[in-house]
Amino acid sequence: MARLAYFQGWRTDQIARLAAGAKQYILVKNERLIRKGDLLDSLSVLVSGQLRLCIPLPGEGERVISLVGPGESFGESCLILSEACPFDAVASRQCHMLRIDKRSYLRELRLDPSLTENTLQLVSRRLLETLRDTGICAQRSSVQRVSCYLMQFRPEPECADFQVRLQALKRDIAAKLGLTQETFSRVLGLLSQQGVIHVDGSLIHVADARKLASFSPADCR
Amino acid sequence: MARLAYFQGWRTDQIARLAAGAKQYILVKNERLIRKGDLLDSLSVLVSGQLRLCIPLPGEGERVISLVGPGESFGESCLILSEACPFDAVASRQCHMLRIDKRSYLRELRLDPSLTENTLQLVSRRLLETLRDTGICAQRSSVQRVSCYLMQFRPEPECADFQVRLQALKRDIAAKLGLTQETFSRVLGLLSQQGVIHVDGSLIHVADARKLASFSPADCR
DNA sequence: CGCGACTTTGAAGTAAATCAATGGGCGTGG
DNA sequence: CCACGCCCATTGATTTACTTCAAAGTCGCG
Repeated sequence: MARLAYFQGWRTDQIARLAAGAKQYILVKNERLIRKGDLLDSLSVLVSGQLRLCIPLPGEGERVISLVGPGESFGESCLILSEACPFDAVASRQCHMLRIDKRSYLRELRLDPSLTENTLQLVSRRLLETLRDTGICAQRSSVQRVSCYLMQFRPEPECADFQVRLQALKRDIAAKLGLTQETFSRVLGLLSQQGVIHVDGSLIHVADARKLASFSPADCR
Repeated sequence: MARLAYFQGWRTDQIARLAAGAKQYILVKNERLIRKGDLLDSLSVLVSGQLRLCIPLPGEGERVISLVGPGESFGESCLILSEACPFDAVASRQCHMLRIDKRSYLRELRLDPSLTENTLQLVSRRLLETLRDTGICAQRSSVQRVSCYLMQFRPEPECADFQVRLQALKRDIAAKLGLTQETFSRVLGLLSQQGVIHVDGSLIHVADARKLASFSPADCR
């Protein structure tokens, strides 16, 4: 546990106590760990694999809120407020999970102000990420959304040329952008055709970041 | 200051120290307090009036993220992380504001763990609100979005009949739902026509909550 | 080598944006 | 007290971009 990114900043005795109320388990691909509206009794930390947090839409389909990778967690805000979970959590592939008892988690938090501080930063970061995603999805056209999405991976402003490795299926990326996979695919095709990007599977080479930026609002980083 | 909702849970000496680094001022209607990308050097608390937090879209238009009312604040997460503000803040009408120096704010937070805890709850609540809004905006049709929006004001599950006072201009509500004001107006007209709601200016009477719910996913509360 | 999952491509349909003009309410000023 | 003007909301006509449905194409893996 101590090796997981999530527990950087925790003392070993704290981790040890958490471990007492922790369980490990495996999720098979497409297994649904949490349903929207569930009351959580534990914090989930991902050891390996990937899962998506998403909002189910009426009649097949979903909107992806977040893609969770190894060392990341989710559910803090629900535990802190004892509120129902506002999203589904689904394994995008086989996952190795850690489930930490709510009571133990909240107790450690209460006992050590510096952990509360860390968590405050974590939740703040997540809020800002969510707001950024909102900004992307609010873009009117599909080209603008994809452009914004890619531009956020630009390593530094004014960098003209960079690569992006899509960290999930295109289907899921599309659902995160509020698009269908068909539309996403077409946009990538269009941008390729114009020579702005080159697509090779899940690897996207942004060849002309200036031009790509011209499709999206100035304030996209 | 001590009367403001925001400072419930603060001790008088803490408030007094904050007051030392605080300024009051007035915003006229449509005045833009913050632009997306600004670095904040203070926490803003609203004494009276209303302002909207929104993301500017290319070529006129914006997406409203949040409507801030008296006693509410914004900007905590940016201050905590020293990140650029991801939204504009615009006065929807004349506002009486309080601006609290960043350094003083963070110092009080650091000195009193219970304040950190309060703030953690505040930011968590805001994250969950934002996710709920994301869920609403992710709905495919305009009727579903409006239905979800109205349903969240249902005082209790299974309540068949209730009223909603729109707390902002319909234009701004529409922008919060990711719709144009025209579409929003049309949807309200449609629902009125079907006898599901009655609209009287900014007062909306939901006459048949069951039927309204049938337009939106089951998990909308 | 063949199957299943993911993606791409094509054609058609539709819902919402856009453009434009009218209508209504409120405050201001005559 | 009435009249004008402004802002907001509504209504209508048109356009367009995205979704949807369908099928073919790729890729990786057993």
